Amino acid sequence: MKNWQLLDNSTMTLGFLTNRVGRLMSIHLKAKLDKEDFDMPGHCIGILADLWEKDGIIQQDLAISVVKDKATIARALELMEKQNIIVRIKDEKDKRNKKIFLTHKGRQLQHQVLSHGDSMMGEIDAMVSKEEMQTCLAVLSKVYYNLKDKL
Amino acid sequence: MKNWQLLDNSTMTLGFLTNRVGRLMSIHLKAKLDKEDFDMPGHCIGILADLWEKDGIIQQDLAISVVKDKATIARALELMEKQNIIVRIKDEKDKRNKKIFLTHKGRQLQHQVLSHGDSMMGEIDAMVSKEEMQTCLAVLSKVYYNLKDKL
DNA sequence: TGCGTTCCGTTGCAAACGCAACTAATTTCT
DNA sequence: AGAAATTAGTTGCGTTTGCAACGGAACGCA
Repeated sequence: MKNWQLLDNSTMTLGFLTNRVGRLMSIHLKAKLDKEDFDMPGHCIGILADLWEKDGIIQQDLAISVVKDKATIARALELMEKQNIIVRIKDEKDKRNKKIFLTHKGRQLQHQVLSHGDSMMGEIDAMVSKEEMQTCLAVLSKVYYNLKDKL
Repeated sequence: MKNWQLLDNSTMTLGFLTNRVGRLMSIHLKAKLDKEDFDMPGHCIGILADLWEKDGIIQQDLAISVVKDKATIARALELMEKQNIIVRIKDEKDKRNKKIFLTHKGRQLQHQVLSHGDSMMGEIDAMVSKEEMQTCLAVLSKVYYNLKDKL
């Protein structure tokens, strides 16, 4: 339980914890979605998270934001386009770019995914206060934006 | 920057953030280790983190702790044994189990990895107070142990 | 204008992963 | 004690991933 405290290096601890918690939350979310018919591979959800905020983003920016290789993103988007979740439109201003837009179906998935997040939330904030969670998210955000810029 | 706040569901945000921060920290750590000669694949470091605390653990418990499939763990350990980082010793009390022990070389790697964590730490706690980091780690620990039990 | 550089997206390939099926060892139940 | 159920570890297979190499498009500077 507090074995983590034995590691005096909190950055190292943060690294291991975020990796494990990230995998755990993905597993739990996927399990909830599998109970319904959710016709999309789980590894695409991270991409959707970005599109829900900024529609029209290009693949390269998506790769940086999601922290995955641009090839991985390209293949995931190819899959999502086949399933009519997104469309890829060539930018006529700069023909190197492809802008990504959600379809109606893609926007509908947001409600479905977020509702499952709510149910997981219920289990979690029984043990963590709102202020603590807020602080945790703030710290993670700072680390996220800082390390992302240093790539 | 505060686009994350737009998502009113903080659990969902926590899920995406932990995944991304986890990947970012792995990438940065790996980059630092690559500059030296670190003769071990990066995906094994998460396993080492556990062994530094509890030597003699069996593979199955390692899989639960690291949040990876037991087959994945088995293959990683096979690799680590070939590189003389760990040894796998059959438990004579319960012959189904194999206990994992660090070799001298395995324990040496700890210092090397932790020192790089320190340097990453320097960059991070310039922007996050000790109390905030402590709160963040406490929240992640609670989520970790809670979700792990529900698998 | 032209050449070199940089940037975005795609493809090939090998590494890492999870799932399912299997073997062997132990525990549980009758 | 013996059969059934459970548990740990291994192996096969398809999926997901990152890295490197490539091609087309845009930019910079002479």
